[in-house]
Amino acid sequence: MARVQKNNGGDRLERLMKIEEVARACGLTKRTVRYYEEIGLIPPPERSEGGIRLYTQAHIDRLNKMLNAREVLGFSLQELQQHLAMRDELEAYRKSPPPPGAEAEVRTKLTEVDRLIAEHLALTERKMEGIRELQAELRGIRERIRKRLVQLEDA
Amino acid sequence: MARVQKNNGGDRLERLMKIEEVARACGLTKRTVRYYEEIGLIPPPERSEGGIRLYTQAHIDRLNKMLNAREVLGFSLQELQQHLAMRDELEAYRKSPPPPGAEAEVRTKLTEVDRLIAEHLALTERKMEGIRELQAELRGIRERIRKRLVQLEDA
DNA sequence: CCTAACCTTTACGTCAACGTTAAGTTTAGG
DNA sequence: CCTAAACTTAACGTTGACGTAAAGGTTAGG
Repeated sequence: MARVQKNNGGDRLERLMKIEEVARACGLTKRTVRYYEEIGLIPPPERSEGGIRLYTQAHIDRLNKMLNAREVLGFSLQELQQHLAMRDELEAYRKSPPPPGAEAEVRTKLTEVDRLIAEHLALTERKMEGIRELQAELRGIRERIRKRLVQLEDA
Repeated sequence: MARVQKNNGGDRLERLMKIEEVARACGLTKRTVRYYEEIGLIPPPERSEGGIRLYTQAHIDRLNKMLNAREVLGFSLQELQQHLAMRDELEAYRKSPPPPGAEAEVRTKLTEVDRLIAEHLALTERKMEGIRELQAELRGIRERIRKRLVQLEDA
């Protein structure tokens, strides 16, 4: 009873993976991957007839991008959700033709998203600055240590 | 009964601040500042005779540096504690003369700390890389939005 | 067809990092 | 001296982000 489209020669090489592989590829646990789906952070993937989650490489790529954004910006999963929702809505605009008549609305939306992007970019700049500060301090400490080591060596 | 050294002309301008001012200066709540002390993240400050915490600017500076390191490296408070303990132990070596005879031990310690610093620096580099990736993606999205806006403008 | 290895849902558990009363003490200003 | 505003400790509550265990279904290989 399980004729998952294991390899329908038509579709391009769309390898289907079960959850464990995805988890490994993203450095997460299976529980965490399911949890992310549960809270709507990632879209529910296809299922086998038996109900087993089947992912593609696209899912992995997306997840990894998310995780990077999360780590970099220090976003909570909720904030990340916002970020993604926005990104997806945008993608939707690209796919489906903008319903004629609602152009003004679309423009408003786009402008709004543009502002958000700018905000996030600003955030990355601040992060950069923070990193540089920390680096400066770390290098300072390292210098002092090295001097100290040399002193010990001489004595 | 409260003659805190409110302003003993001898000490240089060591303004003493109560917890609220510190909290504001660091963007924390009073509870959080006490909590950080509770878990040993910051050293217990002086107290007034009535038991009120009295901080100096040095406390604020230290706290802010910590918070930056935390944000940048994504450290937990525990990890941050390690980082600080190390930094302080190092400072102690600078103050007190190295007990003669224990030079080998000191050298080992210094080398170890040096390695840790290098590790942290490496971490900052990876963070930088992550940020650049995210920036690239954000800029990509922005570009697409702008093109889209221009299209709408033309129509 | 069998079975071990993997998958599923459900639900309770946990841990860090604080938030939030509560009940009492100190302190600065009038 | 008195009082409101800010401080104190103590203790329980909350939230996010999963961990873990139970009980059972699916799947691939022999």
